[in-house]
Amino acid sequence: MADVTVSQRALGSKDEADPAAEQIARAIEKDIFAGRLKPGEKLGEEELAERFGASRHHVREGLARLILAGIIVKERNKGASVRRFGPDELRQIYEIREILQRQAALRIPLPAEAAAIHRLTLINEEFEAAAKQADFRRIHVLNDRFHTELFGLCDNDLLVSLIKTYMDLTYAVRGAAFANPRNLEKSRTQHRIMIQLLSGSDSWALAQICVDHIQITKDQYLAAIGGPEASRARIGVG
Amino acid sequence: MADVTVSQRALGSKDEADPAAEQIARAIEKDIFAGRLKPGEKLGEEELAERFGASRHHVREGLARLILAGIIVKERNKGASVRRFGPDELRQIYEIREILQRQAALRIPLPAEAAAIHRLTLINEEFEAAAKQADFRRIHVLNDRFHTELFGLCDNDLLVSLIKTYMDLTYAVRGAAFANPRNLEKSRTQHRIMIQLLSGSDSWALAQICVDHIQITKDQYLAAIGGPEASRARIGVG
DNA sequence: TTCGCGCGGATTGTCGACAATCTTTTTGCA
DNA sequence: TGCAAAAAGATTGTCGACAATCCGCGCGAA
Repeated sequence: MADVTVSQRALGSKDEADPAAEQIARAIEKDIFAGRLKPGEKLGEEELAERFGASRHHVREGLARLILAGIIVKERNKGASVRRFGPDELRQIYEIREILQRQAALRIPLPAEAAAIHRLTLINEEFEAAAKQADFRRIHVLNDRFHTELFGLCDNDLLVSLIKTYMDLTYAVRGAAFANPRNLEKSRTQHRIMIQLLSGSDSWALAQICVDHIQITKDQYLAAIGGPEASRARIGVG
Repeated sequence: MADVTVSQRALGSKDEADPAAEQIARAIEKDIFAGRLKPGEKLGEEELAERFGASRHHVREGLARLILAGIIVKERNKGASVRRFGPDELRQIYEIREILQRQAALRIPLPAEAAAIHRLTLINEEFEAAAKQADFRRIHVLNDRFHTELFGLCDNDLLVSLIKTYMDLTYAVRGAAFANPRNLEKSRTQHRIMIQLLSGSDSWALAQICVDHIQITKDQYLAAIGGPEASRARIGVG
């Protein structure tokens, strides 16, 4: 309808301009999400250029995107490194995630149509299968797809993109969370409840569980790095 | 407290890396916000390089940031141009602004401390002075500062940055809105009410007026480009 | 006259090399 | 032996030139 497709990534409509840089950016993203690159780790330009068989120019371009996305940081003349989150930064990020996910959930028309529920059911079954096999790569992908599909039911693509951006920001964190079988089980259960709620008409319940859902990884990370703050993590607007 | 300063611009911590590119980006931003560059207008690289006395390389870098910020768009081999918003895109952007501003307002501790209220009062007085003189440049700057200061009272810098990012996205729109004296008067009045509410303890009223506040420019723009949709613009989560 | 084709100018994308800056090692002096 | 300063090495930042692509103009044929 509009003269330009709306919001491919967060808000920057990058289309598929500079595919090389985009490809490199995605690859680095993957490495970070998979835990192969840990927070604080250095990212040398030439090293990456060699690894991807691309010129340093494209590597720089790719890094620039990840910097703007907030996934990595760069100091002048000192190179790029995977971003390391402090407790306060993480608190802020999760607060934003809570806001966005709650509001997006509230905007999903209930009951949702059967086709959508079916799609989510299939994704979640795959998710559970991946969980059984402890296939962390697929777990991430499917978890991501589940939430994208779920929030995609609200009629605001830009909002969905924004949610995804902030989900990506915390992917490095979530790697550790999914390694814990108890958390994985909890995620699974909550996904199933979400699907059930889509058949009903209680938007508030759906919104609440979407918020509760991210507490798992939040508490996990705060406990890991912050220590005592984890118990103080009950803020929420109520 | 944290090991890295949090959230300078949206979420990308660009620090002051590459000052030339940043300067160029800001200058172009200004031109767009001031209405000197209209939506859809082409931005030639060499032309900009000459105007800023910089190399084309830095111009490209600056443009890249504005693209990621969503203010301009670029098609491969066809150059950059000021982003033109369709009715649906704008609806989505404003919905996000409503969400963010409402939630930020709800998180401002009330009553606010006297010093903060004093600062806002001063800014608004300047704003009103600029409005009297029809100094659109200062009107924009002061309106921006007012809202940054206001939302800055919630303890989530990242959220404030995010709000600012989406405010910037609609600056081109708002130029037209502020040209209308009636709208300007309405803005002024609402600012004063916001300041009053900061002394009280009714967070909901504050949140509501922060949402109402942006309806002015939203309706204006929709009426200008969309036509009949303007009346349908009453959504809100209720 | 009008439509299609091809050429030329202009603009953007890509690359390699050089300059600036930081880090590490080594060397010299106390 | 320990510390400081300087040089060597490595890494990032910047630039100019060349290649690829697109847009508009002119030419020719139906």
